[in-house]
Amino acid sequence: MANSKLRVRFAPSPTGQLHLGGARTALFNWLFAKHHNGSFLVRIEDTDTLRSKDEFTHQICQSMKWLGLDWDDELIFQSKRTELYLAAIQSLLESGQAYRCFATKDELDSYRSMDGSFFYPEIWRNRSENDIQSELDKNSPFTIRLKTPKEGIISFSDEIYGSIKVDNSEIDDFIIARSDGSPVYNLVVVVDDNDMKISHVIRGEDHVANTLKQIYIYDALDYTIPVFAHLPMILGPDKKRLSKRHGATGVQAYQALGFTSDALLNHLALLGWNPGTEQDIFSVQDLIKQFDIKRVQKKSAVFDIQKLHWISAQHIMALSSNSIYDSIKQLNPSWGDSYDKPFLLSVIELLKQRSKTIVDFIHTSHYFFSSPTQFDKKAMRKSWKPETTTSIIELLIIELNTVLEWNSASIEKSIKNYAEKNEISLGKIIQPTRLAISGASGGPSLFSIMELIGKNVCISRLNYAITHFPIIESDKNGS
RNA sequence: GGUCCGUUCGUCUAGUGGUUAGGACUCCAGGUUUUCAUCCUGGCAACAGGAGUUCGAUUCUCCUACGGACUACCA
Repeated sequence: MANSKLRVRFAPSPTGQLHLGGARTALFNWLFAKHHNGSFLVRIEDTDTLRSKDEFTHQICQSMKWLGLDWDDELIFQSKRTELYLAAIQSLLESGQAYRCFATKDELDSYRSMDGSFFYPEIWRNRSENDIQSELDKNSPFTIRLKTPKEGIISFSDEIYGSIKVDNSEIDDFIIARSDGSPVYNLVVVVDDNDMKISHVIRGEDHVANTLKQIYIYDALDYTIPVFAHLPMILGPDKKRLSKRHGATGVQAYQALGFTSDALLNHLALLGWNPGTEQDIFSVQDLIKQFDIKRVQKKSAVFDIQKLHWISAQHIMALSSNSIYDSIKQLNPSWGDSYDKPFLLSVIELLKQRSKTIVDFIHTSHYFFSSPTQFDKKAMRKSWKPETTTSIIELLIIELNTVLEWNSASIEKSIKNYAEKNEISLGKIIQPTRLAISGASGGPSLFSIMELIGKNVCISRLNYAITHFPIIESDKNGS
């Protein structure tokens, strides 16, 4: 039965594109919601007017759609909800749980450098009405700070980390409204999560300190405190938090690299979570069915591109040629343009087992569409001996010309017959033929390639090789 | 500096008061294959260190070390 009360949200700030860490946070929220039949909302945290950009909001949404992380309801923009925050701040001020602080930034800096502490010296925490009024009369700018408790401890129970406790004295009277009156992150988040009736706040581990502060606000505003779950970080190979320094970190980059969204999701899910079985390839449905926030790791995980490649290859092998076709076309609409779909599906079928990404199909399929222009030099030197190979291939062409029904079985039969008849080892025929036809030393079954590209094309490529290969070879020697 | 969090093969991880500490990726060696890839078989490789509790600790406790996060009128 639907659990209509369970509501989670993903709250990116549009100051950059969706990166891997954000994508995983979104994924875990989404999986949690789907698993429990709850709601998954997206809120754009654009209160930093300087750094927030619409184009990033757009990019983030695009990436989420590509990943298939669909959200419920309309997008919520914090920048459009200012009255809500201002009302909360006002009530905090009126109830005496927040106060005006007229200290300037420079003033605070000098305090901090004086005693080397990082704390707010509480200079305006307990001022007389007169002091405050006189600054107000002077029109002095002020921030608004939360009057936080200083005795005892604050604690909460995290779904992943367990109980987290900190001394109240450790936490500053932090700012909830800037001197221009605008509300600050910690306040805004609490007001929104409350207003949106968020039941579970699932976010990165970098937020645990914020959670403590936010709990003060929940208490001061008399809101119900949601359940918190903090996700471990995703690290780069240097064990530092994943960032631009590590190169491709945006979801879009992985899309461009040719990973399918399911493969990326699979890998992201395994970064910090596993079902306790030995399964490592998951469909999205598998993930939804098996996801359990209690099994999320406490330890941060290093992102491993090699494993992603392997997972991707596994997904591709399991995919239908038709859906691979769609993915290729999405990435490169002009791929195999002048060929009909059944032909392209056959190409995909042949390449499927040796492709780790969608771009691999694009990169390794040229010779199905046009004659190779590049030939593997090393392979040529190894398998094309002008003295013997040329005549072998000449005779092979004659042999192939007699093949009436052009399919891989008959081609194979014909070539094997020819080899046997003339006591030539198969390799001496097949390797140069493969090189002439595909330009490479490896690839799918030669007979299948030949069937697909057709008799005439095969023979013309072989003819080209006979006349050009020795020259190419001597060119190479000469240079 | 302070606070919080973490520490099992290089990486992702399973796991238990008594196990030959399991799997996956990578890498290496074989096999299969016309080639490449797949696939199969095998191999390398880990409980950060020190105390304590205990008959027995990788597992429980404490300390140390190391790593990370946070410590803004950013979010």
